[in-house]
Amino acid sequence: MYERKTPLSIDCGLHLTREVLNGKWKPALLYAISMDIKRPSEILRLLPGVTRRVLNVQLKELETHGMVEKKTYPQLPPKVEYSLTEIGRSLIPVIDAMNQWGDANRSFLETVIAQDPKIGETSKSICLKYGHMLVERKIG
Amino acid sequence: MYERKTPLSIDCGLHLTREVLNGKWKPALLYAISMDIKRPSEILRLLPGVTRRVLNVQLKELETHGMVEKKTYPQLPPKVEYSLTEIGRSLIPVIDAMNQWGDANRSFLETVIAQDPKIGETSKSICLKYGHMLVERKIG
DNA sequence: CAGAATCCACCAGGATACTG
DNA sequence: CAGTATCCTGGTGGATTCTG
Repeated sequence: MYERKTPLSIDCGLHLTREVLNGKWKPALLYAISMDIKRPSEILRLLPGVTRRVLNVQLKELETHGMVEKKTYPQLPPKVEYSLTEIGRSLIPVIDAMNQWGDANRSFLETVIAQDPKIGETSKSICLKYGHMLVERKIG
Repeated sequence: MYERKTPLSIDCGLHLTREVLNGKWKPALLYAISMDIKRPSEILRLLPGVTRRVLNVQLKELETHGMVEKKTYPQLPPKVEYSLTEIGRSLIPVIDAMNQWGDANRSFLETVIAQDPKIGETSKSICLKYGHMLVERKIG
């Protein structure tokens, strides 16, 4: 009577994805790592807003959720590198879609969200930082 | 020297999108409305987890962010209908991507998130509800 | 450079009850 | 059916400090 026997849920997936991406910096972290910005110090430089502690916490969550892998080099000074897992990599297109939508509607969104002082500063500085990185990466 | 003069930020868009989608039920709400489940009572029936108050709050935010429009019919009993705006509609593909990714990796994600008792019940009941809706909508 | 331990403030979101 | 007012708490994420 209806096309699919198991009426694939409409919302479950949404909730699961939300769960994985739940955390102020998670999408950005995944995105950064996907760009080979894989060392904590690099990430901290990239995202002026995030704290060491929060960075660790959220990376840890991404790790336990199987989105990223952590490689620790027992050196001095210590060195740590994160990389996307298979499934983590499969999330990038989604994050990319989010990013592109936000970019495409930036002016409108900035206006509309203007009242909300939350992200204003943060996101702007991040923009600059990222722009910088882009240049560096393109040139280097 | 580098391909684009204005090195389109990588993260701004992400933050803006996060801002709009920030709220436990926002993606689901947009999704529901996109499916013509537009009346508050319908939505409440659909999402067993959400409260009247929270529903109102988040719908209000979506409204002030320009994602949805609210139409009030001054009747008795009162009748209210929400609809997506142009830009709100443009967000659906993104939400759809989130949803599909979650669905595609459901078994893995459920396992991995299992420790986290947060959503367990909620998302399951939502699945059922939604499945139901699908059937109803396909048949009706 | 990486990261663990505390401490804390804030707010999102849930429960409840009441009005039109 | 829709909406509002209170109240309350759990968790997120920020600041700080200290180790290897």
